Amino acid sequence: MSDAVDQLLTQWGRERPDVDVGPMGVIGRITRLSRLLDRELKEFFAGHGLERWEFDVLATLRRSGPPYELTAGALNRAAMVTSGAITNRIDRLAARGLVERVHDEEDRRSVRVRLTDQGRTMVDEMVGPHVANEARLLAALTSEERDRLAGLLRGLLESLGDTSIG
Amino acid sequence: MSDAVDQLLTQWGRERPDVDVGPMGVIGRITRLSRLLDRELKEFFAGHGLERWEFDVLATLRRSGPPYELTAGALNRAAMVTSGAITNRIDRLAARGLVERVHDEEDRRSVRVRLTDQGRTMVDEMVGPHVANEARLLAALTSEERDRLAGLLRGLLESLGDTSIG
DNA sequence: ATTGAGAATGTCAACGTTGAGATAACAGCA
DNA sequence: TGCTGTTATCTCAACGTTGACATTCTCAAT
Repeated sequence: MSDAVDQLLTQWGRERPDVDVGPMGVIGRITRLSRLLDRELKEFFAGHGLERWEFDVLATLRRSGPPYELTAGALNRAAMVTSGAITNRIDRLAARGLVERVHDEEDRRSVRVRLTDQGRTMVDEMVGPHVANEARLLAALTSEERDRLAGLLRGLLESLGDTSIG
Repeated sequence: MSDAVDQLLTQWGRERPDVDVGPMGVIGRITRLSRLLDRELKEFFAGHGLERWEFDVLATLRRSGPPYELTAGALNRAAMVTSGAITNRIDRLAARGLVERVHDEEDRRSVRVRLTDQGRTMVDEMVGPHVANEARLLAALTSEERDRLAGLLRGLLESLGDTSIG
């Protein structure tokens, strides 16, 4: 069997046999998988009246544990987006009543973002179905393969410095 | 050692021990890697006066072989973007003189996009440095690990139906 | 106390993509 | 020939992110 990236590698092998395009076999696949999975997750969340970024922010707060609060900075590091994007996201989640901004009295530059009861309920109801959906997307792998894949990806992330979610 | 996703899994394990969040160990890492690699590639191409999408389109045409022509539809399937995005990209590449639109006389709905000599020169000069840069990003993996990783990712892509670059 | 470097968040214009729709052309069939 | 469904591309308004900048604040050194 072969996938779209195999075809790409074959084409390069024919056109530029002088270049070792092996690295594309990994990076090209990560790029394509990311796009495919984005679509799948987007569709899944849309079916539940949520955007993927909404779930991501709520989930980041939820898994941080009580009191379900993080600074805006911690949220944009976790989501790997810029501060402008996080300001926008918090605005909209707050408008939906899923989070609220809390002034930090210790450091008045900081804004803490806190999950509301409604936000917590929503994420707690969604996390199970969400991972079930992710499991469906990975169903082609045995559990051993899944672990090996996770391990290899971890090595790569570590080497690129992705060692903290902030 | 642990990466950002390990921390995420640990947090979920503490907060929601009833949910098996294992699938996040794969999908979360693919998502994060994709973002990190995007940044790296963007920076690399910017250093050479190119956008990543510019290289992607030129490379897709180049590796298809003589006469270095593809339809607009084939290009948007390869790039996994919508037709509006491809129209925009072709416009800008044509304005830079790197590609040209050719009317297809067989099927007058179709537009073929052809690499100009200038476009071909540019991609031929860049492909070597580009894969060298990708190899640098993967340097943490042995060549055996890289092959195993590529194989696992291929299995996943196939299962999701990514079997043709159009 | 003051200064200056650096950090945390918010603002906003520019930019590119999406997604729905318009247009034109092809293909099969009655 | 005319109909119908489908395909290929382009158009364009809406949307969200980026990235540079502004603002406010902290902290350490003097």
